[in-house]
Amino acid sequence: MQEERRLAVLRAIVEDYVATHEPVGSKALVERHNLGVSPATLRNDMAALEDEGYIAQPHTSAGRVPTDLGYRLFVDRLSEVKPLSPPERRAIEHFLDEAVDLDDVMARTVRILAQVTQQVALVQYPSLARSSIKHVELVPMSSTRIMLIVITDTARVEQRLIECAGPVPESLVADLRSRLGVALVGKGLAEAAEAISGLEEAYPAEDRPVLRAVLATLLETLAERTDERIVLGGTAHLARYGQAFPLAIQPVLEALEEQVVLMRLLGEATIQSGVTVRIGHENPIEGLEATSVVTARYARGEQAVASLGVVGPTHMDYPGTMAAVHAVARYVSRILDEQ
Amino acid sequence: MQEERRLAVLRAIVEDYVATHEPVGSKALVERHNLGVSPATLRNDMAALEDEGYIAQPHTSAGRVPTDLGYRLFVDRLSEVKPLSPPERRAIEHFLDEAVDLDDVMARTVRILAQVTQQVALVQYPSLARSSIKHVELVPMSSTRIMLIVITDTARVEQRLIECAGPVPESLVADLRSRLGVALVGKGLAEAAEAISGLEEAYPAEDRPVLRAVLATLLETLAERTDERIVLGGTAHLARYGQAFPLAIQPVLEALEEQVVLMRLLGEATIQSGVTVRIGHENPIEGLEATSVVTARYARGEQAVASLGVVGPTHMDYPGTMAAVHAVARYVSRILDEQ
DNA sequence: CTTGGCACTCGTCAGACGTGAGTGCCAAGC
DNA sequence: GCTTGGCACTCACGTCTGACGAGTGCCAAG
Repeated sequence: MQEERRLAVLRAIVEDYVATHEPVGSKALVERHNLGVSPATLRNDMAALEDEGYIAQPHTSAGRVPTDLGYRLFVDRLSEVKPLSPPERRAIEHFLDEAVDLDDVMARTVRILAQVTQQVALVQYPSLARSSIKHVELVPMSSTRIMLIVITDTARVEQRLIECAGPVPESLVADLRSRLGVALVGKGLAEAAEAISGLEEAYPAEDRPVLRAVLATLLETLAERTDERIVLGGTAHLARYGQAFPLAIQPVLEALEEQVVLMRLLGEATIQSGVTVRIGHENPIEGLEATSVVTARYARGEQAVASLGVVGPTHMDYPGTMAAVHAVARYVSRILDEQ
Repeated sequence: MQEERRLAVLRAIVEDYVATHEPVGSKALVERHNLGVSPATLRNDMAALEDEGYIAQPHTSAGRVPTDLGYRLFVDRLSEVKPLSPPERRAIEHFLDEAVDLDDVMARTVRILAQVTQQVALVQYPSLARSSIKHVELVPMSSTRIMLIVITDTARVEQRLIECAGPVPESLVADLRSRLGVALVGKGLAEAAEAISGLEEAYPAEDRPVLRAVLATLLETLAERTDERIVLGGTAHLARYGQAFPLAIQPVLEALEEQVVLMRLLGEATIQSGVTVRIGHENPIEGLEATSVVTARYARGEQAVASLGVVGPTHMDYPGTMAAVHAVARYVSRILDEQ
């Protein structure tokens, strides 16, 4: 009975704080929500919630503010799904439908996600790991340089410049191109290493160095650079909080410039299904203690491909943000499926 | 005589203000620089400089602050070239030398530029306009989709997905690929339009729609998307000024997210040689009234290729920044020349 | 043209003070 | 046993004050 009301109180506190960004007191609470009890009763409940660690007061004689733990409980048990408004849905759908290629899909996704959530948006390029090879191309750039291009069925193009010790005859490049095509096209990226393992024997000893350089670069491209690229947008939204809040934006901007950090932020979501929320200190990354990260993976068909999400202050509108991230992930999946 | 000293005073004011970020008064000025005159004399000079519009006071009884006009005079006539320190040169050189491909060169350039100048750095991808076509590739992705890939001698790869109304026979794609190769390889981008103009007649009427779609996309790729891509880094440096200065960072961050704005920022530099500086309101872009932009073009051989630069507060260290931008532009040119 | 002197302006800082929001605790009531 | 009104207490915040000092402009003398 009281337990139930306490949770209602926590929910009310989170909602009010997210709306006003000011510590919320017992009186304001009873005015804005009809909880059917007096401020004094709420004070008892709030004292209990504070003991349990769900809320805190910035200083004596101030209202309460949710803690990370409070937000966690709110997200897990108290928040209702807040569906996007039809205009929002339409805007997303329409905007993404106009994309002309993969780069454009990514750019538009990050843009619409930042705009709808009013926060910093991250979108990871589709992972190469599960996709298969559509085409392999070798182009001589100069006598000692060859460009390697790999195209996957996710419409992704990987390029790499190969430096050879000595001049490479045009005929060798042509031969290698056709052999690689036969060996690799249609294969999944994981199978690629196996597929080209026997290739070396087919060539005379003098061609081996070139061959090795090409094959090494190819494997590197497929393995190491897998889903390395992430696009970022909406950083200007960070400045809105700026001075008003303990959210120092410099460390956040710094962290967001590190590719490695972005990978870690989006990495976990690729494993779990549904929308993932990491709140404040739950996030192990330095500089992001005062931010929450909401992510979801997007898929092409049945396979997990990559993830996208937003970064914002812990006092964000979780239901709305989660709905937006979820919706955008779904639309992107659909767009990719069509291709 | 006095004219000369007045300029020295302006130079001293700019230097002090850049160093301390505080309005500088006559007394402090006479202490930090040995100008050989008394504060009273300086006051007269400062009054004159203020009349001419080079300096201003934020309020009565405060020191003077340089105006945009003052910075302009400083940059044009008063600043001496401040060479980079040898360690800095080495750091730049070494960092750029390790780049493995064009993407990596761009990423490393923006990073080192931001680090050396401690400001926001912009780097434009090499322009396609003056480069020539190395290879054209068509790859069928599905029965109605074809991927078009253009590779230039600047090691740049452009990709585009083409949507066709109906199924496209594999043989048509192969035929078109070889014809395009013959027509385009070795041509400059400007000549490309001409080179493919007669191609349509070679095909029967039923293939015309596909042909038109491919050619239209090709021309679009070569023309419209020319040097569209710009990489950005070091935005975290903006936050350092943050609350301390009238430089509101939100409009700046917003402006920097607009591709169009970035193009305009870097555009002019591609025309002029040497280092270009635009100060405060000289910059016509909304939101950047309190920032200065220092740019330089980098080249591949004799041709202008693209430009790079930094964006920072008007009270930046101009000599140092200009030296850094100049040096980085030169090293990038050298790296591209080697390829 | 330079310089010292002098009166004046005005932003900044520190301290005092009232105000009000909000709390915790307690005793009475349902 | 939970709820409620009352009450004393705390403490951040805004306002006001006055002292301080940096910096200026002007003027008359060198």
